[in-house]
Amino acid sequence: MQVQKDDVRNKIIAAATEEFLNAGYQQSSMRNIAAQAGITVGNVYAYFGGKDALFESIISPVWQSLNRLISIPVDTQDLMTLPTLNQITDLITETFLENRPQFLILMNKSAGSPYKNARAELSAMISGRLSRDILPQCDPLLADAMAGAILEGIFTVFNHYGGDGSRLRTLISELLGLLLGSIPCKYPPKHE
Amino acid sequence: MQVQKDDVRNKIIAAATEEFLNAGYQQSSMRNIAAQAGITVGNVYAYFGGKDALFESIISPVWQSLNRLISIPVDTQDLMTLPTLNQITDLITETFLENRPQFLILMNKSAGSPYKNARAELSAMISGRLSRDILPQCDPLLADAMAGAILEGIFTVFNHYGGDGSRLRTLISELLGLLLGSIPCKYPPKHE
Amino acid sequence: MQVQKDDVRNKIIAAATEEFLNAGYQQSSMRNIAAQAGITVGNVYAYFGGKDALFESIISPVWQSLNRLISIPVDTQDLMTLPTLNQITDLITETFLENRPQFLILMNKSAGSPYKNARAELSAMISGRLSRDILPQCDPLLADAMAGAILEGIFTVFNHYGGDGSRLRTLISELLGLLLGSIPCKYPPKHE
Amino acid sequence: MQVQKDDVRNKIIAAATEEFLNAGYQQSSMRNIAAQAGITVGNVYAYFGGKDALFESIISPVWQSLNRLISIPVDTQDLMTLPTLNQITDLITETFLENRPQFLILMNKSAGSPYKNARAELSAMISGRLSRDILPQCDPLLADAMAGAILEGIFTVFNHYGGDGSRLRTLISELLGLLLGSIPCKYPPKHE
DNA sequence: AATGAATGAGCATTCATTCAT
DNA sequence: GATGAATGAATGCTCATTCAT
Repeated sequence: MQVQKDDVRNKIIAAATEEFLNAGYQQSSMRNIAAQAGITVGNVYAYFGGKDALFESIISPVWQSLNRLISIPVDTQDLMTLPTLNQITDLITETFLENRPQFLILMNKSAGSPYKNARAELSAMISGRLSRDILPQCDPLLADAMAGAILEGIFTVFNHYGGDGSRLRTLISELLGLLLGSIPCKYPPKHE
Repeated sequence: MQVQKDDVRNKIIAAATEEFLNAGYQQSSMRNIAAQAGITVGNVYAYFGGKDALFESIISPVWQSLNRLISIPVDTQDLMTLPTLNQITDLITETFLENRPQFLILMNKSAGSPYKNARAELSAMISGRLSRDILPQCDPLLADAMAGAILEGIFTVFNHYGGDGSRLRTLISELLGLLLGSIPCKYPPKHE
Repeated sequence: MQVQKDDVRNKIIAAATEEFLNAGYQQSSMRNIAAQAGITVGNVYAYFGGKDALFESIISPVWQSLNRLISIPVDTQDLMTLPTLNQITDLITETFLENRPQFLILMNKSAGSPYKNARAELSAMISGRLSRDILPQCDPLLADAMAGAILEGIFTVFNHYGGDGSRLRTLISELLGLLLGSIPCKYPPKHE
Repeated sequence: MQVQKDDVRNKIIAAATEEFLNAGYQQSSMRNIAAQAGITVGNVYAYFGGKDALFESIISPVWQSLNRLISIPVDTQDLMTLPTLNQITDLITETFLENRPQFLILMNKSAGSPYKNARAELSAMISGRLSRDILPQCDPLLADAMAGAILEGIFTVFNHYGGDGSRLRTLISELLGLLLGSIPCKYPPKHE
């Protein structure tokens, strides 16, 4: 019974993940998901409670991972110097590699969902780091813009990249080198 | 009569612009727009013909401006060296300054609309420029990522910036300096 | 002023006649009619009062003509023997020749209009004649069917025939010969 | 459950058949049908998918039967002499007897529907037969008119006749005798 | 646990008609 | 007399959600 239940759960999760990834949260239909999973609508509700909760079930693990990043207070006193941005993007990349579709849904297809602000929060966290450690005198708006740019760059690579992890990590690293290499001292370009 | 007609037109445009900006094209409702404009649904249709056409009325001017950029063939032979990217972002900034909400709708809220690909087209154009003039040996995916990053950075500033044009231009210029300053020779950082 | 008024009237009549003939009463739109006439919707209402009344204005003359036929009581005592059916169809043909589009509208495109029963009434009248004079012992239902058949036959010719009156009269006459030639004595086939 | 489901299906079919028969395809409203069936609009869509499909569900069986007639090529070489017209009308009568309201809807109330040309196609087929076998030298227009007349006559009987099949067959036979009895040799009047 | 029928509010759109100007 | 903006109810259709079985 338990086996069967997990089987159904997994089918729903798989179908919903595909639907959310293809159509986005708002344009996804519970009917489609149920049909794709080969079960009935009512049963999707029995398992997950609703569209929001189903989305949450899928996205929550990725969100937990990212939240560990996001929830680190930026004004902490421990020395958080330059390498951290690399660590952050590494962590993001790891999270992506572990849950590609979920990650892409969360970052690009969550409009209208309970997680609609996820990307903004991640961006805000990165912006905080930039302000504190890399661009200290910088206009906060510029830090936000840099954070958004970095994320968008990374996600563009994520979106179009289908290969394995190591090449991906190189790409992301190169990208960061390009995006941040000009910042004096603190982020020396890797390839010079 | 004419005055009143323009008044209603403007009310509809204002209401629709706000609705599109808040909710995005797909989630905007003609009923809401009509109610917000203080008129009946049928009258919105009398003025604009439909949701698509209403959206088009609002977005078309901005799109015309941007299209001039997008439609420049990237593989042209005339010398198109580095300064061009600055020119591009200047033009984008001017377009934004002339029609702020419309610009933001077109770039961030047009999912599902006839203009849904606008941002991607603009990004592709910038990516083409980068590949050709700034990052010639670069992986095309990296050029796409850089283009996306630059656009996202600029749009983030646009989104949060409420002041006048001159300060904005400075911000965008600083942003580009940060994003591209590391690229050897061709894009010397402005602030050193 | 009077001249102008008639001019407008005529334009509306012409536009409406075409619209009714093409689209039928129900599917015709006051907007289309006004646009086709080159005037405004409100003015159509000023001249004719509404869709029903406009239809009535166009159809009424034809209807008057036909009504003279229809309103002759079938149970009158004067001898109304066989030739009468020919007279009836002659009159119908004359009415058609004088007002082709109006006639076709009334007979084929008046569904949903105040004249929706016109054809049925005409048919009932012919049926009455048939019962009384041509098919006296016949089942009333059969008389109805014959009346309907005769009318449909005639209208089919009307619908597809674009030429002049004399050829049309010949066609109708031949048609009646075919349809009624078998009825003994009273309707001798013309061509034998 | 299954019983109930069929029950609802039948209620919808019954309500829709009545609505289509009374108001015609175009003027029928899904809301009316749902209300008449005692269920909600959405449920009608759940069962039948849409107005067209609902109409199709009702009309399709009758259309299949008639289509067997219509699709017989007229220019075939096998001997197709006079009795065939009788066979055709017999088949039409059988089809009507099996599905009375559906037949009447298809022939008289299908304007605007996917089956709007059904009657014209049937008429054209009969016209072809008449031209080929019964009225060989005849003006094609006259053959069309005769075909239309025959159909209209038959349908008039169908419309007003509520009794059983045998009486109906007699009526149709008599009607054809009247309509075609004059045609020399080939269609000898039955009643002489 | 599973079904899937049923709900009802929502959507974009159309159109005959009215009426202030 | 003429305008055309405005109305508002109607239409076909969708979909997240509920609930009796």
